[in-house]
Amino acid sequence: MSKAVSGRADILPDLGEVFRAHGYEGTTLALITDATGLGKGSLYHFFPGGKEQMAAEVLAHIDAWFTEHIYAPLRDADDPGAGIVAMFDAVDAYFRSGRRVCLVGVMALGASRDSFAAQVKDYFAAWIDALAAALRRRGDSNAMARRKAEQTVLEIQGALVLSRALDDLKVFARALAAARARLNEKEGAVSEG
Amino acid sequence: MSKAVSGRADILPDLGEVFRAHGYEGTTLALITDATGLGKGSLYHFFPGGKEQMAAEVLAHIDAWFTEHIYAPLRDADDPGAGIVAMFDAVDAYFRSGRRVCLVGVMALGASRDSFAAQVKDYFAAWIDALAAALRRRGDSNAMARRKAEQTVLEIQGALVLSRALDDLKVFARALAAARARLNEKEGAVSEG
DNA sequence: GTCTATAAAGCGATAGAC
DNA sequence: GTCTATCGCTTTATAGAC
Repeated sequence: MSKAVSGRADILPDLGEVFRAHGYEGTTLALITDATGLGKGSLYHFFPGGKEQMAAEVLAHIDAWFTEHIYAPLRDADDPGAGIVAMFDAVDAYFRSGRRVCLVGVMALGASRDSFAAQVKDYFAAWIDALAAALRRRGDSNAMARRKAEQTVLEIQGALVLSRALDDLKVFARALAAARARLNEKEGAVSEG
Repeated sequence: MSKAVSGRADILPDLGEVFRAHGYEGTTLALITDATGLGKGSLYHFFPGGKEQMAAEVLAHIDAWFTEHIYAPLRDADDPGAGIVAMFDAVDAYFRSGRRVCLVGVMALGASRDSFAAQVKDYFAAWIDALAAALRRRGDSNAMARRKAEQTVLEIQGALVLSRALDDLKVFARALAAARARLNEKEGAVSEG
């Protein structure tokens, strides 16, 4: 599919879909050309660092999206509960109810993790921090907030894996609904470890 | 590292570690030669179907291991609770407390899933079925058993992703302990979805 | 069964015309 | 900025000697 793009930032979403679908190693310049309509000349003009730079910028783009649409509301919303509700809605929309996979999770599992370890780590650490901050503001202790936040992010990742493995979107829907409900309970929603 | 191997079944574990570490697309015959000590001649003698056959046989080998060490005890142990305890011990040992990644999960996320979709699906479906059977035998309703089983498998996968992303084995340990404890509770351990 | 040699294709990346 | 042509290398896979 070819597409009229003007700036290089415009192609980052398309680029992201290619990496998402094929992984870092599985992504080739030919696939990127197919998805973006840009030849090698243009691609190397925009990204002199080649494939590695493309992936790094895609990860940065994703991180910026999550910061704006998920982490910031979790931290800054007047009502922390509203930030949490907004997070689940945004997660469901972003991952298309389980149709879309988490590129950062894919990178974390693959060998490419070594090259992007810092970005992968920061993404998940920031997510857990932001969610824990909201839970703390809502009344949880520091330790309890962190435990619940870690468990919630973990479940979202597991839901994406299992939903795709079983080819069953209902798995993702159930897991997201369960995590949402659990965060609305008052006590000990996440068992001791 | 070279290694004296006689039969082709002997190299499946080494082969599995290569796929685990590099993913399907990232695995090359050169890497396999390094890990097994076998040249292309031997590799194609054992696996005429090449890389795809190697991956398929590795997945079958993993499935056989889980069937014997995890699914069978869950289904057949006199005490279903003992089968569940044994499952968590085996999972912790198999994934080396989070150091090792789940190859089937890696395959599920990647583009290679298309080629191995049936094997990936069967692995997770069998796991959930076996765990649900144990929970049912222990007194849970059919629906509750299935919900808890799905949630538990999902959390193990999520723990592997997050533990590796954060490069923190304690994440895996906490998640496994929490899932273990939750299955020992009597009521509503998994929230409604 | 294992080796070396090699084929044929695809890879990331570069150069230079326009 | 985009194109074509091309380099140098790696890839999967095969052939044939031993």
